[in-house]
Amino acid sequence: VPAADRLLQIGEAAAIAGLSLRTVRYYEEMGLVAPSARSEGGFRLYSESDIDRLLVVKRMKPLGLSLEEMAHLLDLLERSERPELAPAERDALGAKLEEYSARADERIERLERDLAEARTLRLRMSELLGRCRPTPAAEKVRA
Amino acid sequence: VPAADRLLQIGEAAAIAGLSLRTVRYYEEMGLVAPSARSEGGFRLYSESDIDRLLVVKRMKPLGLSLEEMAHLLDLLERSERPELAPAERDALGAKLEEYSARADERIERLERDLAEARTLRLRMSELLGRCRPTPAAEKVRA
DNA sequence: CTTACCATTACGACGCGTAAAAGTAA
DNA sequence: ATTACTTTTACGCGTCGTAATGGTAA
Repeated sequence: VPAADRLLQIGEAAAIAGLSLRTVRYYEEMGLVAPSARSEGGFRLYSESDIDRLLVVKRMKPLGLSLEEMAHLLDLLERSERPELAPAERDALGAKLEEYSARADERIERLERDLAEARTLRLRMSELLGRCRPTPAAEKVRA
Repeated sequence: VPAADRLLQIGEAAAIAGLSLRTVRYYEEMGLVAPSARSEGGFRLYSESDIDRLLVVKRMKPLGLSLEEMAHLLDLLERSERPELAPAERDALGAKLEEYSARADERIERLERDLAEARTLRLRMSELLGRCRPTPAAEKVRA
């Protein structure tokens, strides 16, 4: 149905990426993702690969990086996916990538701890709820 | 060694709770945890139970609530732990607790998704690293 | 007196939400 | 002409970090 090079304006692009308009514009301002074209009247026009980039950014968010760092990492990922790399550049890329990998590891441990803590608290709340409502069945009926 | 009612000033209290001084003061400003005493010269003095409260707040953080909501929930938890409750108040407490439990559930799901996403990305980074550094052993030696 | 600790006040950063006023697309 | 979409600009918010300036504890 749609030509592969169809250009979308910000509303559709944001909806596809699951981001708000404000967020998409802010990412552009911060140098993360820029639309590859503008209409005559100044409307942002996003290509498919622009939208891919938006999606990648969204999936990166759980890493807990700043937008500046995400821009940097995005650049690293793109460059390290190109097959032919000069050995010098390859080493430099590798070094940076190791840094971000270490950051990612820390983040993952943090998320694991937070998850465990949240589950523990959730259990405590269930216990207290049990004391407050010995007959939770009545709730279900009302609902 | 220490009397049970020993009062600590903010530095030690914050260190024990694993929070910054700024954060402890801000929590007080927001009505979360206030020191139960002040020295003659105006230094904040924290009792053991004050510090317990700081610790509870810190453990609550993974729930992703606002400080205002945490203050509210803290109040709920304290009140619902007291054994004797009038039935009317018990119902009210239960209702609020259910709200926060639902919030906690959403948060837990969010954390699970974020964790999965972070792990996926971490794997991609490992793959790229493999391409950049076919001999990662050399790194270990240097370290 | 000195040194380590603490007080308050205030400005800044980050990642957006949200509104205002106006232009563009179809 | 209307309606839905978009533009830029700008202020606000929550949770602190980070001075700056000065008082307190021992």
